[in-house]
Amino acid sequence: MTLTDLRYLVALARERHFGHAAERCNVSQPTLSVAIKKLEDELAVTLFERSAADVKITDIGARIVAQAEKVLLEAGQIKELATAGRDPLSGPLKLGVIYTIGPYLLPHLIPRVHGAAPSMPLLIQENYTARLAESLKRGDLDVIVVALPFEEPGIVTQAVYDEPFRVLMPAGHAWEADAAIPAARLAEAPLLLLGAGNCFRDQVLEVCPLCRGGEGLQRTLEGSSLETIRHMVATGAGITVLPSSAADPLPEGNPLLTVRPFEAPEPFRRIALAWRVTYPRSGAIDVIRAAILGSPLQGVRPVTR
Amino acid sequence: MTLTDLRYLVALARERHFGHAAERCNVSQPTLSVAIKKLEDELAVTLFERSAADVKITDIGARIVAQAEKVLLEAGQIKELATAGRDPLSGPLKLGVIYTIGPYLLPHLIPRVHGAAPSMPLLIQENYTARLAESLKRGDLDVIVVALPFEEPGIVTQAVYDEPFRVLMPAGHAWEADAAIPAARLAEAPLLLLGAGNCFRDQVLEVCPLCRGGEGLQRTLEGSSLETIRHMVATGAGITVLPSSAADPLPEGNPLLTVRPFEAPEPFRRIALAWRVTYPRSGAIDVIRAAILGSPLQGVRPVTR
DNA sequence: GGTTGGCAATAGTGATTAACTATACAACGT
DNA sequence: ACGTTGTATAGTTAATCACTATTGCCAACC
Repeated sequence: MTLTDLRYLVALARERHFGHAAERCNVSQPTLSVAIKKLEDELAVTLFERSAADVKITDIGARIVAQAEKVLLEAGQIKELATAGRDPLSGPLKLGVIYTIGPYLLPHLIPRVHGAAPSMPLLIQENYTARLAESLKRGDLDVIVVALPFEEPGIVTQAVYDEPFRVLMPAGHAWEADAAIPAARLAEAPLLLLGAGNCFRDQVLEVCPLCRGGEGLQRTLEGSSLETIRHMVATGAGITVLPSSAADPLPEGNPLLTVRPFEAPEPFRRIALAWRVTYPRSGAIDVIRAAILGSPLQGVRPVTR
Repeated sequence: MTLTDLRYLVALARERHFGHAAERCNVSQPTLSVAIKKLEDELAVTLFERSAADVKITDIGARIVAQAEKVLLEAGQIKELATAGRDPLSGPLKLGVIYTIGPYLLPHLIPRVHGAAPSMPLLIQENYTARLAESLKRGDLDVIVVALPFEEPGIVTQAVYDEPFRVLMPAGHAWEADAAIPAARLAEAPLLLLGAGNCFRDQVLEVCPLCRGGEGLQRTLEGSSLETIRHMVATGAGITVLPSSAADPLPEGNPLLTVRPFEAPEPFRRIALAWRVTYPRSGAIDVIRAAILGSPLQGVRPVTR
């Protein structure tokens, strides 16, 4: 029993004439005859009474035809679904973002994606890189925004932008006089850091060779989010390092804080998109990338590769 | 897209492993691989993300699988219907009976059919032979009970029983003294006949050669049914001829009527079943025939052929 | 009563498809 | 680097599907 057979069946039920039904199905009369006979043999029931005068459908035949029509209808829905789902910009996209990007990127990203792909709602999760990677590999996420380096088997990455680091200090801090801060000087001050697990924490520690030793860390305090740390800095608890997208937008609005760039070579992080090599909706990823690059993130430099 | 393809599709969706899914479908892994790929090409969507680690279903793939399951379910219903309908004794049987048999046969027939084929309800129509023949050919009826001769293209008949004719007269009638009535004598009395269209009317007229001429009919009156005529006879309006099944059951219960057989050769009518040659439920017809023969119809002789 | 005409069934053939086995290829993990 | 696991591809065979041509069957018609 094939879908073609069922199509022949309903055509014959409608036309009550093998020749006409065959014509309507664009096949020859014997083709349809044989197919119907095959169906009858397979089901072991007589579906039609053939006589010279006309073709009559049997009682059981009528019921089976009705069911066949239902099958064909449902099968047609498959094509409909496929057509509707063919557009990579249709259907929800599960997006993961690390904690140190989400709050600054998403407010810009979401309306842009919605504008570019109105029928692609975003399902967003913020988490640590490691957790995002897990979800991505499991298929719980489709695309993630993370900082490089990021290497996972089966996962491809595409750098999107570079983002310089900034030094954030309380207003009136001694370093306020300097236009740019040398990275090594971070070791001198109580440095507020994110908790373990945040990749940005490690990146900051990379910046200052002196901080890297175990003793250096004795001078640091830990906060749970960049926002928390910013508040702590404002109260004079210490200084910190922020990515420019988190640091630059605020000094105007906050008299308690001062932001300074690093001296060259400016430390920075490279932000990338990552997805499974097998992920088929590359068009959706393009939209995300374009939306990120279109977002007004302070101080970032697009990576044109 | 075939039903087989859809079976492969749902198997893969369940197993998430080409090899296992293929095994479950009793085909080789390449067979299933190719089928899925063919489906994806045909629908122009990616249904699964293949990677070394595992097989992930895409968003659209999941929706299509759900729909495929629905299709397969409905298709399975077709087989169910066929199995249920395979029994010729299941499903209603449309039975036609001529007016001069119905009232005497049906009360016996119906419980017997119901006993032999409980899931075969009878849809019964009483009518003239000509009308029954029309309905039978159109397919509005499946089987009819008629008197022979009955010849129609595409229709086969099977004699079931012979039924002798009886003379019905008012109690105290002059012929009451005779044990049997010669057919020719019918011309002497006012003969009550059914209206035109009833085959039994014509059969009665055949019995008596003298009645056949135009003049003979002047002695007749017409009634609308055998029961009506019987009442008319009881009032002394004339005599009539009845089939034995209509005549024999009653004399005990009705002191106003007398029944006498004909002299040999006893006139009789041959009752038969008729159906379209193409009608597939021969088992149902056998049941009807058996039920008729099992009915206690007075005076009838089964036709064993 | 033979004949004709319409229609479905069958025969026979070719093309397509679906299945197999064997093997290549890709990606991880040791 | 190599082995393992798992999917894709190649190549072949068998089955199926669809075609044309023809037969067979009724019923209708002359």
